[in-house]
Amino acid sequence: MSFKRTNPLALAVLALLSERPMHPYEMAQTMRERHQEEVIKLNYGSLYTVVESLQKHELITASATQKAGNRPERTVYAVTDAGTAELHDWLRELIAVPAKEYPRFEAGISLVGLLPPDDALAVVEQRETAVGEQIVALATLIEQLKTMGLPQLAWIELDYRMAMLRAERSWLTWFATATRKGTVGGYDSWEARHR
Amino acid sequence: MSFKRTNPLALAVLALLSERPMHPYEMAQTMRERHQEEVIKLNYGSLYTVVESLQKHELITASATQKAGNRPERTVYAVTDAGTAELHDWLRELIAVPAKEYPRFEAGISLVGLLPPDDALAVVEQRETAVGEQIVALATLIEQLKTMGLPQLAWIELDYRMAMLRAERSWLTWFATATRKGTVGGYDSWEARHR
DNA sequence: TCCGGTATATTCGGTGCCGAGTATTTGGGA
DNA sequence: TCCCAAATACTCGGCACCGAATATACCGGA
Repeated sequence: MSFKRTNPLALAVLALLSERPMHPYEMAQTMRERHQEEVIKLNYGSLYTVVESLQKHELITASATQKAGNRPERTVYAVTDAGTAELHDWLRELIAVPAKEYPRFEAGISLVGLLPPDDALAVVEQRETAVGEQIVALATLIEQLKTMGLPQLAWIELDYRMAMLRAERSWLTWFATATRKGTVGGYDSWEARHR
Repeated sequence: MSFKRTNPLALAVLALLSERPMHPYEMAQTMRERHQEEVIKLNYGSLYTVVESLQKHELITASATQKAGNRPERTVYAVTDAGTAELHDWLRELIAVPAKEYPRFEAGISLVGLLPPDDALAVVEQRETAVGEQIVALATLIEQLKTMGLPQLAWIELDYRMAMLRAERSWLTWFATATRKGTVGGYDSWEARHR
């Protein structure tokens, strides 16, 4: 069976190994240093599972088992040609084709009518605040990276996320206002249902 | 151990049962009719797992095992008081607290520098088109629901998604333009790396 | 030199999720 | 009335994912 592009952690592994050979723990370290785990979920269990799977499909190979100092043996992996091809092709697919995703918030907001309007307004305002804080934090981080001399291309995903956060906040502001004024379509029966 | 709010499908089950008792298969049907599966991932295996889990935590109860006609026995469930409380509380949490999520596109775009600029531009343009089509499709659906007399509150999640899609398209347009012109920060070394 | 906290590196059992598979019933066309 | 496709209703084995637990090595202070 051919390799399944499920866990993006596998993509990160391929990308890291295309720089230089590494052992799994080092991959994790590197991902942490570069704030990559902000974008791609990392945890040890999955990391080792994913590495084994990549190896089985010959996208990476165990290039050596070092034993530096008296440390426990560790397996160093390197990317194969097939692995590089897979990396590029997967990357193209991820960017070109919007994936069907299920953001938790959509699930929540779709059922907001089940809450009394007062409660709904309160929680939407809470989210508005929280998203505002995320925007500030992200702006700070970007400023910091910029100061460190990193080019925009190195934090392009943060730029994208910023755009999305701003859009979400605008929408929340609109919805909160419409709820407060009672101008959201269907408000009357909503309000009536909850007395 | 207390109930874990992992699978939003459990939320949908609680919401459906708060209308009237149902058996699992009927829940699935209803979700389909209402386009709820657009927002909450539905599949049979998970549905039955989730129902069993809700029952174990006494958030729903098997209220009857009908045997209408000669159909196979089916178990009808009803929500308990604890279940209603859980529904409302979970809902409040989902809306108020932004969840940490990992959109596939962020993973992809964060590594876009690994592709040659030409390829990158091509795939970004492909996505731009695809997102544009999603926007048109969604606008059509909304118009249709509006014509059917459904109030805005009944399709509020589509309104939200529309805002997000538009924001994404704007960002893609900006990035494509900046790449074409070579004005994205770090373009020169990007271009140089790939010759 | 002894002790303990931190860093290194991986394993492993449990769990939730998935979707293809099974079994029965209904409806409708020939 | 016979047959088959579609609808109804649920089951089950497999597998990816998770994160806590394990085991060893290093380093600094008392």
